[in-house]
Amino acid sequence: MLHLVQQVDASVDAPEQDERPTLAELASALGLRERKKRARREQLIDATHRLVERDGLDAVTVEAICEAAGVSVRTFFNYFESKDDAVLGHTPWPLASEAADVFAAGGPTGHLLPDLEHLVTAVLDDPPMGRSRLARALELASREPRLLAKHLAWMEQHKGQLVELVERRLGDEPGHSPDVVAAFALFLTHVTFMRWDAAGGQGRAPDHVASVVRELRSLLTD
Amino acid sequence: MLHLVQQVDASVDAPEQDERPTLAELASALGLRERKKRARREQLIDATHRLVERDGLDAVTVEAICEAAGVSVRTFFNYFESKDDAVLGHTPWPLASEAADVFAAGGPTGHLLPDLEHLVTAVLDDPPMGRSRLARALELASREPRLLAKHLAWMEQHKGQLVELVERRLGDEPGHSPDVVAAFALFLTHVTFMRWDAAGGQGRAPDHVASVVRELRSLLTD
DNA sequence: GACCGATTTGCACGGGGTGCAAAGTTGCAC
DNA sequence: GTGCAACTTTGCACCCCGTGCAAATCGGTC
Repeated sequence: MLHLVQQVDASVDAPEQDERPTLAELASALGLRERKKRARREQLIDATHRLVERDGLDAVTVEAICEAAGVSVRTFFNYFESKDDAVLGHTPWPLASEAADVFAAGGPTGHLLPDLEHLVTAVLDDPPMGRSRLARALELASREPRLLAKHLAWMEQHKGQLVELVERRLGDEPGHSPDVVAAFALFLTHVTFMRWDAAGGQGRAPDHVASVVRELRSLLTD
Repeated sequence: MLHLVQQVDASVDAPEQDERPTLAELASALGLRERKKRARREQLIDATHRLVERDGLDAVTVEAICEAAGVSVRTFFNYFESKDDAVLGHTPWPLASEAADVFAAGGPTGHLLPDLEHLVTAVLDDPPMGRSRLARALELASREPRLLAKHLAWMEQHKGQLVELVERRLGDEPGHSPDVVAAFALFLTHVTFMRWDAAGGQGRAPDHVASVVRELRSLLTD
């Protein structure tokens, strides 16, 4: 089977050191089916990254990616809706998390801005994939306008949920318009992401939240 | 010629009342060639809007649009790079305007935030097409995620120029990081645009800038 | 090993988008 | 108005993206 060869190849080529579980128990507890599925997904993302980095998004065909990953084209589209999605590796956002509930309930500090920072931090701290893969995805996205578009659209897609969350938090007597607060939260997330990427994708993304907020505050109140 | 019939058709169907020049002199000064070109472009945008409004973006084929506009498919792609672009009618941004120079030079008030407001106002006041067409484009964009993505990407594309502009303004001793200021300007533009659209696309878009800034300030400093 | 459900694959197809060269228009000079 | 140069439109061939469908293959289980 070519698959196994390619699989090994991929993990050697781009070792991820930050899979949270790391326990062999979990790996086997998941079952071969699930493990294979995840492996294929990462394998496809890695192959896509490698080729796009080398040749550019438009010069890479899905066929080429599949050839590199040892998978049929049809299978590729079982995993991703489009070629672009394979670069970004987008996954539903964990907006329904514990941190979200805390925020909606008025916590953790009781002040809107710091609590927004906490929320953004929590979201950024729960990345949809390994850091190095994520960094590569953002790296490519900031080069290829079409990818950046997809990324922004993906964030914007969650705006509805975010507005809802803010409305829960603000209650009947807003004082702020939920639209603007939600848009600001997305903005904050985006800028922080870009900062993290510009800093080489090292360390935790949320480390940049505070400095971005500080800059914005001074801009708004100089 | 079917073209002429369709052309009349289009202008009756969607009368634009805010073409700035309006002078017959200018129209003829432009020459038949240029006038025809612009007419076709608007004709295609209008046909696209009509069909997409009725059937949705994905259900409308370029072929159908061209049939409705009385133009060959190949010609469509002489005017727009993609079907999506025909909805949005994007055009290079007038960032190299007088207002931009004033901003870069430190004016008009000498305070960064108000001057940013002026800049955004100037940009929003110089729309790439008639107001009603623009409103329809934004309307559709806020419904179709893919279009919103394109729109955001289009704005993001100008970030480079904007950063440069901010750098000119701030000089050697920034005090603010140009990246964040530029990103903020884009954000402000976007939110204001959405406000304007949500308000029905009536009146001048820049009328909403001040209130958005006020809200953001109170959010950042409560 | 035999069965069920999940996954992969090949195939056919429609639509988006481009390069090219032929045909048609426009602008201009005489 | 004739003729020419520049520009635009068009048809055509072509490649790639993405999907529906049904057959084959694989994983888990008894």
